[in-house]
Amino acid sequence: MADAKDIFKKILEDGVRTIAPNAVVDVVHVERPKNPDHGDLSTNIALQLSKQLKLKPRDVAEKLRSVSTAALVSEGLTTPAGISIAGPGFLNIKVNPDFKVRSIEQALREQRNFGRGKAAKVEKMQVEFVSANPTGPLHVGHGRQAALGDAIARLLEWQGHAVTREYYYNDAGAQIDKLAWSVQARAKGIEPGQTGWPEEGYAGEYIEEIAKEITAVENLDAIRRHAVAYLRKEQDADLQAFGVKFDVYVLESSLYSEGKVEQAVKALVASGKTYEKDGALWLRTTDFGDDKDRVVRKSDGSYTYFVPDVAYHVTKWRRGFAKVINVQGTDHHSTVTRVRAGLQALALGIPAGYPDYVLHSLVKVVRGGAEVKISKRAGSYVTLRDLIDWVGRDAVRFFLVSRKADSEFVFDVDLAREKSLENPVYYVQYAHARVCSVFAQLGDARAGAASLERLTGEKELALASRLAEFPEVAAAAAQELAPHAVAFYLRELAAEFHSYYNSERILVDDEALRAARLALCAAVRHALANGLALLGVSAPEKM
RNA sequence: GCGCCCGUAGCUCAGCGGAUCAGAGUAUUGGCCUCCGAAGCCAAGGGUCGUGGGUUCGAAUCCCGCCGGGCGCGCCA
Repeated sequence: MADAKDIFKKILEDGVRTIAPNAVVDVVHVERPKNPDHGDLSTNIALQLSKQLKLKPRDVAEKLRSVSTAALVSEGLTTPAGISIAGPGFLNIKVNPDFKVRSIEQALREQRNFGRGKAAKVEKMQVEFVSANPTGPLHVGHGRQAALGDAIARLLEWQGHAVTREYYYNDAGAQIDKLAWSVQARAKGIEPGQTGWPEEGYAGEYIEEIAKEITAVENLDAIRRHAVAYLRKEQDADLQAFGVKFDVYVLESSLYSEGKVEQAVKALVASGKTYEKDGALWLRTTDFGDDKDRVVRKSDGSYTYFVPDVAYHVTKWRRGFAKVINVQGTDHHSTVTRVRAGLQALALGIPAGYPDYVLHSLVKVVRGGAEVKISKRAGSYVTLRDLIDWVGRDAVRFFLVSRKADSEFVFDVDLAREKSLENPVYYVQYAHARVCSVFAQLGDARAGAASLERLTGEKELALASRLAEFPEVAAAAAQELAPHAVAFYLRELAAEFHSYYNSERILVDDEALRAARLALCAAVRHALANGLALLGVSAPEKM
């Protein structure tokens, strides 16, 4: 069922074609004005057309009104009196109450699927995120990636796509060697900074824990395997505590062992885009927008990380992912151009913008008014586990996802710990619990058949209208890869519910009215629960 | 120096394919529980949207310069 906004839009588009068959209009913008004096739906199309038609905006609006009124009324959307022209030429309409209330019926019918989108074409998509190397516990930046990546995956699934969550890590590089040396040194009783401690070794407490389990101090290979396994297990446990699961793990070493790296190099050479210089093999990435060309094979014969990166993305393409989203910190932004350039050089028919990236700024953790930079366990950084321990999984998830990815984010631990008014997570969850408690109080009393036309109050109609926005908010958030839009929507929905709840009694004696109000409450509950689920946050029935 | 991102209320941040876009939360102040959960509601004060230009009938939003902040600029990953 198309909602009021879509219908309004379509009628306007027809209207534009009638009054101005030759006008060039990309889209008719319809918005929901914040100011109720401006009606429920509004468009500025007359202002946009006025120049092309060489008419005053208000005159254009008049024409549009005269050709559209019949359709708007016959669709039941509004009444002739509900259509107005305001300001410089806005066309505003007031939506009929019985139309507003349709979102309630929809929510009650669809329940857990309320808000779900129906993609025109179901596509295979992949979100790669976290992808931390097993050299230490996950830090807060990984936490932001986990929260973002999982929410984005959920949003895409919600639109009907087949989404794979993938984790890529390097289990064999120089960083891993450093890890092994650090553990070995520790096992020999050498402390960070002392003679014999590896340069840029890992100094966190976890190194000591791993070292304690080491028996054969001289077997570096065994130490490496043990340390990697240990940290992988710890990272998995952290992610599990965070409620994030992955479908596929890819090891960088497998790209070498399966010959994918060799193949990529051969293909790059075959593309004619490479050249030899200073004993190294270079790729002309500048042909694809990079600042400078990149080394493919170093003069010592080994490959730069750039090659496995490209080889890895070729496998993504070959596995049939039409859309691939990589969630990373902004410190990786230089790889965006590089990876895309590498893929373009191969001329495999991969689109120029493949893969997509969502880059997030780093998270600053503040506690007690001061920045927290270290943790005992990891040494030089705050861990995701720290955050979960301090404020709980739901608060961490909601906080980390409630800001635009590219804005720097100050995570105020004290604020997130606050189980009260200042904490937006509890605000939304509380609204959900409140609805549930109303139903809990109902006991044996039957809700009865709902006659939604009994909902006539300004606040309940506003709430119903807000409900109708949920599907489009979710769709837009998926389109923009921007879960924060859902977080903001949920706060607004919760606020309107709290406001309504305080002004009207739900369980009134009038049975029909009570049933109608309960229907509204149940619908709100579905929107809150579904929205929270999109962010990976629980919707408790009691708090 | 070059590239990308960011600069909106005391604080944390939405809005940024132009108009109906000066917003939310928090903090401050004052109200609301004999009544479905006060983890809530209602109200007030608070901003030249970093700055200077430009485009436009109209700019927080688009373009350019400048200032301030973040990140990147390895034959490291």
